[in-house]
Amino acid sequence: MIQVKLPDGTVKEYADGSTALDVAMSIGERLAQATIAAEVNGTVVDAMRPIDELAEGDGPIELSLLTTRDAKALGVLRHSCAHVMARAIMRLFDGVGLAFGPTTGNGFYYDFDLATPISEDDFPKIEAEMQKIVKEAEPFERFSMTRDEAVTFCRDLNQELKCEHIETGLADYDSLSFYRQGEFVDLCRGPHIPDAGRIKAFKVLSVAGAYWKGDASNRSLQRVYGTAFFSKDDQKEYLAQLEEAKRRDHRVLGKQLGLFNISNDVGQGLSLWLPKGATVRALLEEFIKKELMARGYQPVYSPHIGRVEMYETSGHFPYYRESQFAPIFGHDAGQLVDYWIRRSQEGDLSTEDEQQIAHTAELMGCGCACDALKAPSVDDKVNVLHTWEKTQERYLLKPMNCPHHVQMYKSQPRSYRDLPVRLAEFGTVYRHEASGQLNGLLRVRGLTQDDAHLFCTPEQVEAEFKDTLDLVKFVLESVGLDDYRIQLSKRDPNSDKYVGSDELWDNAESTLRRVLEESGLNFTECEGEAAFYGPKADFMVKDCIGREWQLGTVQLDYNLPARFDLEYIGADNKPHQPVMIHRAPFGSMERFVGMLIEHFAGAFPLWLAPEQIRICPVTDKALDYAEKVQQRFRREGFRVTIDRRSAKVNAKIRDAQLDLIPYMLIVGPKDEEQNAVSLRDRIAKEGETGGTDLGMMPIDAAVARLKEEVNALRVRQVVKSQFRSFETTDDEEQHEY
RNA sequence: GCCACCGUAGCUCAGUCGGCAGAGCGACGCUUUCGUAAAGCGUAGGUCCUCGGUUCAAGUCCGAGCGGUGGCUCCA
Repeated sequence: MIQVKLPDGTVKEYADGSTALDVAMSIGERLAQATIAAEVNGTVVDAMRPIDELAEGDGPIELSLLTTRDAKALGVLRHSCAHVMARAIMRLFDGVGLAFGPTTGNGFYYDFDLATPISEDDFPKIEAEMQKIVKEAEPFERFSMTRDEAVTFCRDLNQELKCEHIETGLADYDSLSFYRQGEFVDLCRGPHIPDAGRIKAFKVLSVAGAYWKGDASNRSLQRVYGTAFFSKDDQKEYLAQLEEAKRRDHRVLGKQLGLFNISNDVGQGLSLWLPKGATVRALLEEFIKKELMARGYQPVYSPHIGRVEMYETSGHFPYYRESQFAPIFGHDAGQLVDYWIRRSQEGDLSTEDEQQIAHTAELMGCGCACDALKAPSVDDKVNVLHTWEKTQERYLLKPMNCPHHVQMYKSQPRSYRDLPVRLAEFGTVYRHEASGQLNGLLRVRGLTQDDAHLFCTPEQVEAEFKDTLDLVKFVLESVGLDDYRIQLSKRDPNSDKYVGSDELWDNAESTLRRVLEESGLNFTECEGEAAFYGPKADFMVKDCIGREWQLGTVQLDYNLPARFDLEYIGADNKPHQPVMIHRAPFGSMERFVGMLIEHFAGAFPLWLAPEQIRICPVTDKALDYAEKVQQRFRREGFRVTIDRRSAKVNAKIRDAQLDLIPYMLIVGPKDEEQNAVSLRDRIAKEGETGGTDLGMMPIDAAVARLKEEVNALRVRQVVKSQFRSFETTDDEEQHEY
């Protein structure tokens, strides 16, 4: 007999080998029907699995039944649905290799190694096959075998990737579990739903490429995404919310509201800020400039290009070469010589090709080409070419502002009394992001950071870091962005991409952690996400469909000061090295405004709205008075337009409402008589839709009311997205499947 | 960059089997002069992404390129 303790505290006895389903049945048949899985001693397991397999010690086994109402059960359902999809695809295609098939926040995917491309056109037949499997409602049966047996078993099934995974990823496990459903068998940790009939709604959503184990050097797989629910209504609701979420996409709203434009005629990833978008940006810049002045920052400006040597010193070049625009060479042959150097270093240049390159370089006026060709070794050749290169001018479109600011720090001797020095600039940088990464304003190739670099003594680091964190928080709060996550991005101790000693890194990381802890902010730590020069505290925000993006960042840097030999004279009259803090509260203006558009669903608060007020004359006869009202509001500093169409006032109101204008002024003869306006608020009263008629009031009263709202930077409404994406389980867990 | 899909009027989109290029909204004109979410009528607007191929004939079929979307990888 086994003792089972239920969540309400009661302890009952059951026969050995009883399953959660048996327990459910003993309580009631309807409960048994609703039971999807169980949680035994805190682990989610199959409802059909004997409970005593999971007993720990002598005490009663803690059991809670997971029914269709539990979020954890939904995860189990979706993973089982991934198996159903894989089974369907194996029936429809030959030679399907199975990789991983985990759940995600909103559904599941399964990766397949399959030569035939799966396209969206295949979805209906995949879904039809899945429907058959669901209808058959066969059970998921669990069984285990030893590692050796498992490898042989998978090899017999022609499941190479599973074999590889057993031998590498699962090397620590002696016994491995499999699940069988009809003819389909898969290495899988589980758990699963009792039978496929529990899947009441599912949909194959998309197909994409993915790399085996997430490594771009591995073979590429086809990843098919889908989702599943316990009821058709739930799925319908989810899909509707997803559609709704896409309507607040900043690219859609940016076009609709005339905020920005990205045109191929200008270039991929190069944004054009149209007047309305530029107004939002300018207001944000003005807002933060004021705050920076108050916090002791000094404005600086730097050019858009800088010598390559400077970025070699900083380490940005050639480390990030692949994601930078090619250098600008002062000499015609510069690019060619550069290419020659790289190919020589790679060692795959044929003699014939090299002679051709040398000849062309010579022709273009590169005096060293002959010498380089005659050099006895690759090193010597590269040396000759490098020496020549360095006598030529080479510029880089700046990928970061820090080297420029470092040079400003260096432009004069510094005393400890001068520190901290805080240099701030809206610095525009250019990065050659791979084309597949570009995404509206959220990922662009030319971006402006609200950047600043703080140079301080080691003793000042904590206070300065704390102040910058406070600044980022202040900035986000002022626009009502409270749904963010803070991530402490640390180095990956097993990687060599970072500069500086382990001691410096440990020191920097623990300083960041300490200040974050002291500030009482919630944060998670993440290895391998640091910048190459130092750890960061990143502020992460989700876009309309739940993808996470980094906005604000505060970075601690002991390395660039060393690389550039920065110093200040201390109280001891000896030189010391300052510490640098890089920080950008918005991150970039592009990404921040992009996120802000989605945050507000295009409906900016009054202080940020590009068009704050629209005057809607009741008839053309009221146009003259409308002009007078516009003049007055303009003089008071408002951005105000007049709808001059001869349409009915209802139509004008409707359009202003759809254009998300915060306030409308309805003006007609009645208003003119009393030197008044009729104010309409875009925001509806609680529980109503549409806007609110605030009634007729003297112009002065309307001006005062709106001025107060602007000056307070009031955020009256953030249209909450109905769409929620769920946290995904971490990778390690996913790969257990 | 990789995989899949997509590219038609300013916007959103339809276009069947290869056979005259379409709708709604917007813009413009005329009529209407209206008080809190859409007045009526009319007009203009096209390199069907680009280049090449197949064909009597290509928006439609084929190839290449450019661009976009979703995902992967990357992200100073």
